[in-house]
Amino acid sequence: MAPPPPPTAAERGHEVRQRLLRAGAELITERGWSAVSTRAVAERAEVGQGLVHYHFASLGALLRQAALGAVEALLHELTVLLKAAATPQEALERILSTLDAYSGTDTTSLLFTETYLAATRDEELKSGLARLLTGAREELAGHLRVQRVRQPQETAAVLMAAVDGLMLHRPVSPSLSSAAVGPVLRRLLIGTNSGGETA
Amino acid sequence: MAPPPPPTAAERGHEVRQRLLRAGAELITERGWSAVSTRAVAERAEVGQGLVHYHFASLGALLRQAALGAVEALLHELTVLLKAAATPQEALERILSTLDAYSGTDTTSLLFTETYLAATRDEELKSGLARLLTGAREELAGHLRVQRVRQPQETAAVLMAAVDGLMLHRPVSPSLSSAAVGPVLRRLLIGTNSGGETA
DNA sequence: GTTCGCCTTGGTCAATTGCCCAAGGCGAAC
DNA sequence: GTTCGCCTTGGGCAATTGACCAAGGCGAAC
Repeated sequence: MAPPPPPTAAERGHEVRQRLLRAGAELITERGWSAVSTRAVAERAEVGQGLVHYHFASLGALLRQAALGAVEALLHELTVLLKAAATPQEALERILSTLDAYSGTDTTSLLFTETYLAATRDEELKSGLARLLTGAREELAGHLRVQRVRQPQETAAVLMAAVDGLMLHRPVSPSLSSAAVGPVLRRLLIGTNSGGETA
Repeated sequence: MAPPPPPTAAERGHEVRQRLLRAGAELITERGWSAVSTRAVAERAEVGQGLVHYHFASLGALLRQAALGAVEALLHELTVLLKAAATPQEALERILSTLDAYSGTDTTSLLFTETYLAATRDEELKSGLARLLTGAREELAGHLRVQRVRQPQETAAVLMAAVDGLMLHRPVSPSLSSAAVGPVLRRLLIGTNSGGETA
């Protein structure tokens, strides 16, 4: 086999930027948004602390980009999962299974909440997050609409909020397994247009 | 009228402690849990900075007590509101009206989320929060059970998580008014034991 | 008036913070 | 070999941090 060509300086730089973003996302969930320091990010990424401000305008810019990137990746993953579902019940099953996977102490579930809170105090972050969430919500709403769930827009919004809320409550209330809350959440999807109720 | 007696030193101390706690709760929502400093709390409470560590063992202890106190007060307020409701629908109406009142930029709604996140990293805070929430959830579940809602425990948990999630999403998605999500949330309460569905 | 207990102040310390910068490394182009 | 561009390092700075402390205020008890 031919040995891989040595990476150029620009390629190495790009790789370091990715490491910094990943380290930033990890530390946001571990310590909380406002407790992440430049030196901690650099150490986690195993680079000198000066690199943070070489690759990013500020620590805030790094955290913004790290958080939005992680949120976008997870939303994309969920959307793909959703597209393969035939019924709204099956879609819910898939969403709930991810709820079990993210136990509340993992890397990604707390990141959502941290990003929501940080968006309250950062206009740029708020608009970026709103863009991502609107896209995901419309994707989910379209899915629900095709399957004749009533008020698809509002149902999608409530469903996403409920899942986020459950993720938030889980570490404090470990009884919130998908098996426990699944039957209740399923009520959100009953009463389709093809069903009995018309009001 | 008799002039009020001058407060004793102990009474003044107690009043200062209350001011510090209120300042701490305010600053948690404004800046985020880990961005609250002793000097900021002291300045907001209009006392010298040394008083913080005179009245509290540490800044963390102050924030814990401030957050748990605020959460307890709000949960108590909601519980009282709930007791006056005759039907689960009316109870939901009352909960939703509080959702409109707390717009997401107010003092108390973000405090819940901040406390949840901080509890992830503070065992003492977690157990205190779990105690308060279990009490409130059982209160709500009992209310739902009397009114023949199925799976009252799980429904109460999902309802509380959904409300918290909606509060969290609201600043980013201003369309989440109670009028928009109310009809959807109401589905969580349909299908009582006295209703038609039996499965 | 003196003593006592509690509260209150502002100064101080070591540690940490975000950000900046001079200096150097290193492969590519020529 | 030299130059160039990009990446990388570690030190340094001013500001802020949590915590501690000596000193003083002040009403109550005696």
